[in-house]
Amino acid sequence: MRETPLLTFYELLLARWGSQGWWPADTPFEMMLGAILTQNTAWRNVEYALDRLRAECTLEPLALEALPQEILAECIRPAGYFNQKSRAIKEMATTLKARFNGTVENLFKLETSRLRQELLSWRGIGPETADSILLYAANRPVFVIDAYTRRFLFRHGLCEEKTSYDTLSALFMDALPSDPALFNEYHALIVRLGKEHCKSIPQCEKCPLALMDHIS
DNA sequence: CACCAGGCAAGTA
DNA sequence: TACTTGCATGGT
Repeated sequence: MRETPLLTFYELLLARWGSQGWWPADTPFEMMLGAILTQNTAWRNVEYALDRLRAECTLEPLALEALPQEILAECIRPAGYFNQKSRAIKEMATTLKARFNGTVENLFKLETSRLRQELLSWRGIGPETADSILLYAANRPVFVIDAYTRRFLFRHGLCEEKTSYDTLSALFMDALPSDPALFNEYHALIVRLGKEHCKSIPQCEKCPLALMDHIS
């Protein structure tokens, strides 16, 4: 493991706020739905969408496969981009039915890098959504990079503004023990830190200095 | 009123 | 490969 402050930052964050209880979902499939719905969208709106969808049908692959996309789109409207997201969800359900006997369990029999490739081949699933699913639904040791994480690294001088996704992911993976539970908490803690202390790049009124200055 | 929120795909050069 | 644009709602 390389020498970086990343492990120390994690220990400080965990000591300050404790376990964040991510991901907020009852099943792996529901987690996958949330991962698509929350793309560039506030989590509150995802909760509205999931509640409306739950009122329409059970949150299982075969139930959604059988639900007309127009109905699905109407249910998830509060989460925004509802045409694109309903298409992504429908295709996910169709693929699970056609190639994985309709269960996430069979999908998750794939080895991690194979599973990542598989998810990335699905419409509407890019690097962050794929890695979120790998970590929070399949419990694989993969670090998720999102807008908060980029901000966190940049403000601590650990990356440039345009450093690639895979480079940032490797930064964490090389600096930390390969532990899904640790990656899970760390990412959730970074999001909490970002939500509570900073809103914009590269600086904001609330946190003119590095993010960690607020809790160290 | 403008801006943002746990991104992605498709088009262009 | 590297940029740009469209997608869409609800909160502040």
